[in-house]
Amino acid sequence: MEKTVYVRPTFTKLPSDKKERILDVAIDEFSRCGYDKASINRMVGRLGIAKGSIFQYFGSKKNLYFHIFEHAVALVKRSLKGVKAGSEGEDFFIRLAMSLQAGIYFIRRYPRIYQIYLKMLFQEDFPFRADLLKTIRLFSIDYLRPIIEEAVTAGQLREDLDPELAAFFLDAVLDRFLQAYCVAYMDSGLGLYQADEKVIEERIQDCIEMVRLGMATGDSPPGESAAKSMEHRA
Amino acid sequence: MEKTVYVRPTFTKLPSDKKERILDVAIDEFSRCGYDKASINRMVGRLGIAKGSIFQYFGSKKNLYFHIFEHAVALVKRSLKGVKAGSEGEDFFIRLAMSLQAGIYFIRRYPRIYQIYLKMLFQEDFPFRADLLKTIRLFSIDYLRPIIEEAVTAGQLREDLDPELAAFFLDAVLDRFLQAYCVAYMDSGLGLYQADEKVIEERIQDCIEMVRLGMATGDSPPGESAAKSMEHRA
DNA sequence: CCTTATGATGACCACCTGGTCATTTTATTG
DNA sequence: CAATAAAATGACCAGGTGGTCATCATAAGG
Repeated sequence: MEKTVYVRPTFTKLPSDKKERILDVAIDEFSRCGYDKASINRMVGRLGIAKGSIFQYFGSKKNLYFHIFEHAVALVKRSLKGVKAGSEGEDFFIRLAMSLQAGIYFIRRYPRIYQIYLKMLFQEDFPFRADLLKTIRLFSIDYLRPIIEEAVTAGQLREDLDPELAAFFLDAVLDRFLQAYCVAYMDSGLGLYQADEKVIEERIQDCIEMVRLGMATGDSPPGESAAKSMEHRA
Repeated sequence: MEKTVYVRPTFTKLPSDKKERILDVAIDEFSRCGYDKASINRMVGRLGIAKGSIFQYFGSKKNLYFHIFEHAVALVKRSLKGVKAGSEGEDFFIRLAMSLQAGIYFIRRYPRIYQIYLKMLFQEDFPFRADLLKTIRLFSIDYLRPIIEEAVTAGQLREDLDPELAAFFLDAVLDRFLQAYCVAYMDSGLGLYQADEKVIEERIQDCIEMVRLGMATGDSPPGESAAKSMEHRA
């Protein structure tokens, strides 16, 4: 997926402001409608250029989409690299919170990129969806796992923790957090949808705390609860 | 959404085997292609009936979809009711495991239903998606929350646990588990995709255990770790 | 200034979509 | 059996799609 070029020289030679305008409109269309319902006619209508030009630039709708996707992946990678470097040496749960916060920042800056990702997630019939997903899902494998393993050796996480399971688990929670932030009705009434900075920050802390400590009462394994008489509050 | 009828008497009067065949093909088409790409032409082709008949039965593509969706929601509700009743009185984490296991069973029995749900999840432009999602997302609100609250009063969960947060959290993990089971590349290398009963059962236990105990070492709150010298193994 | 190469254009193509409806077939009733 | 009601049919419609390409405009080079 890396080496392939989805763009023709005719497009490359274009003045960069025109290139940006074209990509901007295309990203907007794809993020709003998803791949299938996105319309080239509508794009060229908004751009005020001829339909043929788009095909001269990209060859096909698919190539246009892939070019944008590649661009998006590059942005994500850069963002992740930034957080990883910027949180080096910190406590694991701090790093986690920073990663989640960075996800929110990313979505705030590039709202339409995440939409494009979500819209293709479950369209299996999608051409090359497997490749695209593999590329994007490096998150949990390339990003989270090393951090987890470091934290285990640093004694911040249980010694017997299964890194793969932990990566899956965190990926689930973090991804859903982002989904809840930018898609309605995914927040189980937590009020995450398009929430402002303050709320997000609090909820991130709450979530991370839950990841840290789990849900069970402090003392009791599976069996009967011995915490009945513990009536301390606050 | 409950009272509305998406089906015309002409369809109701049909012999039930024909009705089932039609719904079966329609469910298949929708689950494979999603709403937009699903083709009425293809359905009637496979069914060997006239296109007009479908519109005589349902009036529109949307109605056909809604009828199926309603059917699906009923199935889910029934399944949930079953687990809830069948796990009454059990320990919270047992109930959790049973719920997740029931989700897997459900997907095994009705693989295409879950696909239909996934395919509409992030298509915001979808007509009435809000209503459909509200109906389906009752899971975390109507199903999980009462169970959580019971468990808090029973002393199985932290006293200071925020039920809304817990519901969100569990919904995230459980839903992702199901997604990983039936969609490729969502399992972060855990091997959940179309895994067999044995693997699933183990992984459910692992996940629930992680929900129970969290990830941190047993003793240390945020600050420095005091577990460095604890070199017990296994 | 003319020639040649390159880019922009939009009419046009085949194809497919959801939906309609006059017509025919089948079932019901007197 | 005839008359009527109900259901099945598929040709047909308008509208949209991604994609093509002959034609025209512009730029480059001699």
